[in-house]
Amino acid sequence: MVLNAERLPPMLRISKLTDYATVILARLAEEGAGQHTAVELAELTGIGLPTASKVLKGLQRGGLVASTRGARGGYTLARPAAAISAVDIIDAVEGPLGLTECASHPGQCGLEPSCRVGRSWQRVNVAIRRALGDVKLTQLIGREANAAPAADLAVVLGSRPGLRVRS
Amino acid sequence: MVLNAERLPPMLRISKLTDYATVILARLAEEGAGQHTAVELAELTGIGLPTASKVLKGLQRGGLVASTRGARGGYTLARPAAAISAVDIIDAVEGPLGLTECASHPGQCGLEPSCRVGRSWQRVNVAIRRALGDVKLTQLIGREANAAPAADLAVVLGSRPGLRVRS
DNA sequence: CCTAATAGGACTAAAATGGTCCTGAATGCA
DNA sequence: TGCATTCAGGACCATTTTAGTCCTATTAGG
Repeated sequence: MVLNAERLPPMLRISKLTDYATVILARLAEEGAGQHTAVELAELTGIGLPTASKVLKGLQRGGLVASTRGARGGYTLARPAAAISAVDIIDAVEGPLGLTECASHPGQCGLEPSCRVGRSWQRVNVAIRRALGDVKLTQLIGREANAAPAADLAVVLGSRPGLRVRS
Repeated sequence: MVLNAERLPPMLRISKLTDYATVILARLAEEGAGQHTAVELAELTGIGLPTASKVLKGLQRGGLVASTRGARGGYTLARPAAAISAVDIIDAVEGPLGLTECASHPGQCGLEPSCRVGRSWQRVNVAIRRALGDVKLTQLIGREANAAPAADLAVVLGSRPGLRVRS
C-alpha cells in the first residue's frame, strides 16, 4: 500500500503519514507483542527511517504505542489492536487540532446571518468521526472482517470486497 | 457560516470552496426556482465575486446548477435540492479526481508485499462517500431535519443539535 | 561513561488551496 | 448589426499544508 496520494479526493483524504502509521501499527500488531525499534520497523515496512521515526513519535504522543528509551528500547502497541480505532490513528498523526466550529469564534465569519449551513457540515464531520471510531485496527489489517455492533460504517466496511469506484 | 478553517482536522476537512458552494446552493434552493446571476449570489452570500464565480463554474461542470449565458443569464439548481447530495457538492468543487487505489498502479508502492492495509483505507473512504451520498442538500440547509431511510450517517446527522466536540 | 534508543523540534522543499484576473464565447436587445 | 451582459475556461500568484530530513537532548543498559 502506502497509497500514491496524487489523485485522492482532497476531502476524505488519508494523509501519507496516517497511512504510514497504519502500516507500522499493523506490523506491531502482527509480530505478537514484541518490542521493535524504529530501525526495525522502518526496515520491515520499507518506510524511510526518519519518517518512520516521526510517525512513531506521533503515535507515542497519541498514546497508541508505548515506548521505552535507551539501549534495548523500542515500541509496542499500547493496547490491543481491537481497541485502536481509525480516528485514534488519524488524530495521533495529524495533530491534536480541535474541531473548531464557527461557533467558537462567532462574528469571525461575516456571512453568518443567513447561514444555517456551517453547523450541518460540522455535524457531518462529527458523524464521520464517530463512524470512524468504530473501525478498528484489526479491521484495517484485515484480520477481523466485520465488527460486532453499532458501527454503521464498519458494517459497510466489512461487507464487501470490491466496491464501486467512482470515476 | 463559512468555517474558519484554520483549525479543522486535516482529514475530514471540508475545504472552504466546498463550504462556499453549500452556501450558494442553499441560496439557490431557498429563493424558489429563480435564476440568479453570479453577482447577485455573491452579494446575497457575502462571498467575493471572483470566488463565487469560480465555485459556480465548478458546480456547473458537476451538473449541480444549470446556467444560461448572455444578458439575462444566470444560474439555477439543476435538480431539486433533495436530489443533491454532499458528495455531489464535494466532487463538483474539489475536482473530478478519481479514487485511485494503489491497485490501479501496482508496483508503484514498494511496500506492497506485506501490506493489506491500503485496501482497507480505500474501503473506508468509499464507505464514507456512500454515507455522504445520503446526506442531501435539504438536510444541510436544515429544512429537512432527518432523511427517510438508509443513510446511516444521515440518521446520526439529523438526530442531535449539539454534539461532542473533541479537544 | 559509553552506546543504543527515543523525544522534541527546527528547518526545507514540494504540493495543495484559496483567490484574482484575463480572454473568449454566447445571448438578448436596441 | 453591434453592444452590453453574463457565463466558461484557464493562467497565475500568494499562502498554507504536508512530507521529509536533521540536529540536539534525554533516558536506559552494560
